[in-house]
Amino acid sequence: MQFTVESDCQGTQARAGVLKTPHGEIRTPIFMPVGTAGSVKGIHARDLKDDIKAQIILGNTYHLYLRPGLQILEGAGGLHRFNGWNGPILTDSGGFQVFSLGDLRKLSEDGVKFQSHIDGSYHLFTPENVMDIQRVIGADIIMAFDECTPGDADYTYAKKSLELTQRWLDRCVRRFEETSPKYGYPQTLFPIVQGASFPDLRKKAASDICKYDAHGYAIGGLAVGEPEKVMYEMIEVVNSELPQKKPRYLMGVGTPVNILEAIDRGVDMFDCVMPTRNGRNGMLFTSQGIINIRNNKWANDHTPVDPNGTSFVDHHYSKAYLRHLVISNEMLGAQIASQHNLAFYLWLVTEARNKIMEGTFKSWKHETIEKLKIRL
RNA sequence: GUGGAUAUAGCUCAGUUGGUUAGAGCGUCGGAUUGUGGUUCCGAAGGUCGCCGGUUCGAGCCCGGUUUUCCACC
Repeated sequence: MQFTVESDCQGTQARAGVLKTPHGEIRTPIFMPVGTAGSVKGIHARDLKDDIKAQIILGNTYHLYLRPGLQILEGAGGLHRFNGWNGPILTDSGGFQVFSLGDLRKLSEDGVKFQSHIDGSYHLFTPENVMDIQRVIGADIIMAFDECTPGDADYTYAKKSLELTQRWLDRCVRRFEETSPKYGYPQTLFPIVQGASFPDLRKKAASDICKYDAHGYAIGGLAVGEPEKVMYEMIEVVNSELPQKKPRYLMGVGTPVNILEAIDRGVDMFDCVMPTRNGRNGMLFTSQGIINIRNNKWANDHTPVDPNGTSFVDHHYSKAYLRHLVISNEMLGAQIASQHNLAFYLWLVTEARNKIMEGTFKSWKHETIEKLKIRL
């Protein structure tokens, strides 16, 4: 895996780069659609590639392990073959589920015992078997097993949690190095910086993590309840420590505005469920502002979903029709909204990349953010 | 025409032996959602309880009349 920074931009930490993976090149900054259970909900691989222009998608270790399970994934020859997406894939380790499934897991030094949300059965996830599982899934980029610390954690807990994540990282790296990829192409492991909302913890975590010569580094445990200002501050602290020449992945973030602000602070990679989840609930992100398509005011608006949009759905369907579908809980409504939002997110990061290369990112960011905040 | 039933929020309906500011679901309006336990969650607006009169300290509820709709019979 190789990362090249192609262009810096004056007055900002933003950079444009290219990340080479076994399944293709990724031009950064990039947004990665989330496909937790091996599917970006409601979106075909063809639309993901040709219409949305996704360059890499996510999968999730915890969810894929529970369903369909390792035997089937290995039988298929890995997730790429199984789900028909032959571009790059990144898998999250299940660390976020340590946070989001707080009531269904027990944390210990060894790992996390989850109670399956599907059938109630118990499963122990350790740094070691999480590496093994991700070998079976076969993602190009795999993530270290961490504890995603809640945003409101106090200092004592945050420090303890960070130290656990750091010990787990050692174990992840050791196991990763002891094992080999299963499908004839290399995988790479990204460590994750934690430290909650405390600059000193974040700074130390970022600096400590540099001892691993990874192909990329992730910033985790943000957008989990802390104020946005704090999130931006943490990104700045961490990125001041992380190596310039490696990609930086801000996990789980965020709104279009969050993404532009983080790009400005030197982040290269993003993922978030927002375009798909919020899309399913009727929220559309556009270059002109945010639309709640459920609102009655669109009932008779027969203009295109997004006249400035890059997706097929933006021009082929009207707002009135999309509203009807979403309100009627027709599955096509969720599909169109997801496809629109993902295409918009990909447009946003591609445009950011172009502006970085042109050297006009900063002013473009300011103008764009003003529009993105508007509620139509 | 006779008999019976019915009438409560935009819609479909609850509402105890009469007892404080009459509820629900859906719809409407607004908000939330950040490494996906989400056909999700939260909030708001909206009713002179068909109308008129009576009984009662007090009526959505009891009584009389009237109107509406439905059913049965002639």
